[in-house]
Amino acid sequence: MAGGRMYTSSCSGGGDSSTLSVLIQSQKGSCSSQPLDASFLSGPSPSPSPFLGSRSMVSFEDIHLANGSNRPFFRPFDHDENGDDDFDEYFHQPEKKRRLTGDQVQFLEKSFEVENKLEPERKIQLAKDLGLQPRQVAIWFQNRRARWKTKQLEKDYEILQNSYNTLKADYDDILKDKEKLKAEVLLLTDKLQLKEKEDKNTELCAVKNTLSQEPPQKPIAESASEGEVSKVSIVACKQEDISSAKSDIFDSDSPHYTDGVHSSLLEAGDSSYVFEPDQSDLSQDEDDNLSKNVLLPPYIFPKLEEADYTDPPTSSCNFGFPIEDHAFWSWSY
DNA sequence: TTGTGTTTTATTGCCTCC
DNA sequence: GGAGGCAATAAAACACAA
Repeated sequence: MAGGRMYTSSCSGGGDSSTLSVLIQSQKGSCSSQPLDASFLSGPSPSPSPFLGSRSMVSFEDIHLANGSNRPFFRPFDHDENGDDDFDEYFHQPEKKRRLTGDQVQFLEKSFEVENKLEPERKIQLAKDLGLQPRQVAIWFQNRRARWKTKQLEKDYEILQNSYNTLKADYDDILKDKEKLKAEVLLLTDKLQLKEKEDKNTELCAVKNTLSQEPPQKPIAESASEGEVSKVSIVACKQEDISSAKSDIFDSDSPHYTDGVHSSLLEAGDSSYVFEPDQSDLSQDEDDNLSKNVLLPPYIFPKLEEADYTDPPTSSCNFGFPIEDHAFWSWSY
């Protein structure tokens, strides 16, 4: 026996002298261990012969008090019709597990609700009240606690699952919102980009018209030939475009535009600005629009040559968000 | 009636506490 | 070292469909 534990389930002895306990099994039972519970050892046993534990002691007084019936605590008798024959046969059987009656279980359940742990005094009292062995009461509480724990785990699991489902739904909603907002920002970015290009074109045309009406006061490059002047103008326009586009790239931080400008630069044969190639989902239409806007006619623009292309990106295309808000693009759970 | 799955009662071994 | 709790498990009792 582990830990020096002594089990009382198969045999018990003695009786509660305060009641008219009848030691039924003492008449014919046999057992292999000694009675152990002190409360049941206190009284002199009416018979030296041992008896079966689980059905060893039945207080008929208790039974009568509880139900007014002869054998209310023994389920096998609940649906017996043969009376004494079965009763006799029942106690002639080799030891079998027997379920507690409904009344006993109900009593124990009520007791369990009050307190799910069992102090020795309470155990003995319950055993007396129910006509059971204290050990049986202890086992019942033990098993009841195990069942309660299992149920509790199931409840906790259910609560956790509901919580998870709620969170998942929220997450999905937020993800949808995020995608929606992202698409909206891209759309607005496109519009803003187009508007800026259009404005720039208008401005350039106006300046060109002004210049073409006035006689050239000074050549752009005094030593430059006509072909060189043309070349310089191309570079000027290109650089202006690059500057503008570059600014847009930094401002929007969008792969969309990075790709568009990059391809434009490559078309222009200018490799001075090398941007990381990106996987853009830019549509063909958008790409065309961008190309049209970026590739401007080679107007001569002396002032544009002086432009500082290393300027940090302007914040003109931040869409009202601070720069750090661009973390939006990489925002995720 | 029987096979099968579930529930209940009881045992065993291990662990902690006093 | 004994008492008692717990997890794992055995086994009887029970429920129920085929």
